[in-house]
Amino acid sequence: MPHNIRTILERLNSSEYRVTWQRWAIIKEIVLNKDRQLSAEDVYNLIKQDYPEIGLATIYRTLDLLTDLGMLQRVSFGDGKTRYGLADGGSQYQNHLICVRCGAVEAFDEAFLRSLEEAVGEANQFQVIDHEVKFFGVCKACQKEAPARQRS
Amino acid sequence: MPHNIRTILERLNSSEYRVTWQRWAIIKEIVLNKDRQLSAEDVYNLIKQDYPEIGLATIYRTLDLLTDLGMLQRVSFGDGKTRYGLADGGSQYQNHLICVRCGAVEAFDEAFLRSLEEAVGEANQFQVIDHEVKFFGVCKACQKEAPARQRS
DNA sequence: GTTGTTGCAAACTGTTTGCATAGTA
DNA sequence: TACTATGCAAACAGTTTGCAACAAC
Repeated sequence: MPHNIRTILERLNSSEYRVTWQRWAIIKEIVLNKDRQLSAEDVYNLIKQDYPEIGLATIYRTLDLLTDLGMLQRVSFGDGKTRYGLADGGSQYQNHLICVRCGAVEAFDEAFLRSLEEAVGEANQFQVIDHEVKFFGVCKACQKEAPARQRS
Repeated sequence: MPHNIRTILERLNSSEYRVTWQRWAIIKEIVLNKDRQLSAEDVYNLIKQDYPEIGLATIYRTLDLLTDLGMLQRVSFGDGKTRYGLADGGSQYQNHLICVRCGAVEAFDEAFLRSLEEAVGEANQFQVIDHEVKFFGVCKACQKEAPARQRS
């Protein structure tokens, strides 16, 4: 279920919503940076390079819209900013390795989580719909720079 | 490694920091509500009942201090507020089941996660220090109220 | 007495909203 | 044309900070 620019615009088009160049530009940046999870301001700055007239409020409104339509999903890393990534059917973008040294964020495959989700749901009589898993630690690059210590 | 009021105050006392009634009160509320994860404002409102003179800024400063000292840890549920819970050695309070209907939050045992942490760390050459796992879904109580549907 | 801590108010940051204007279908 | 979407500025919510008064050790 690949989410490219075309599929998203088609879906927008077939709804009651309109396709504007602003929405096009926002979707473009999200797709081009699908490995990164952009914040509203990230998107704003990227687009302003080419179209200085765009407004921050438009970014927020469009990001909300695309999230409501199920094309994006919100992620937060606890830094006070909401970030957005392609929803992409499954939720592989909800699984993160976050480096506590350099702040790098990478995704990991969620195959690991299938059985966990089931086991936890059963044990707690909780009907699981979605998950969000973050592992904090030291990434490969930072491990090389200095011997790793436990959190100070 | 139980964190009760006494141990925390002792640790504060043996540091360069001072023990004030404000800090005492804040720690008391956190410990009394250790099953709940309070936000700064939650703590503020609780304490104001008994001591209306306390200031919100003090709450924030103390919560930051206790977090830096490793006694508390920050948690966020994506609602824009930072919440705090006892760090308590391990991190069982970082595992949450969040009901998307009523907003209830409960913790689940982390025994499930030990092997997952190892496997993911190894597969990605990432040295895991801590984790934060959230399952979103429908809690037992809400399942009774109405037949469960997928997220609308 | 010295130095850390507090309350208050002002400042900040990320996000939302009202409104007149502009653009899409 | 009809109605949605935009940009701007003001409004908001949560959090941080400067500072003079105050309290712990």
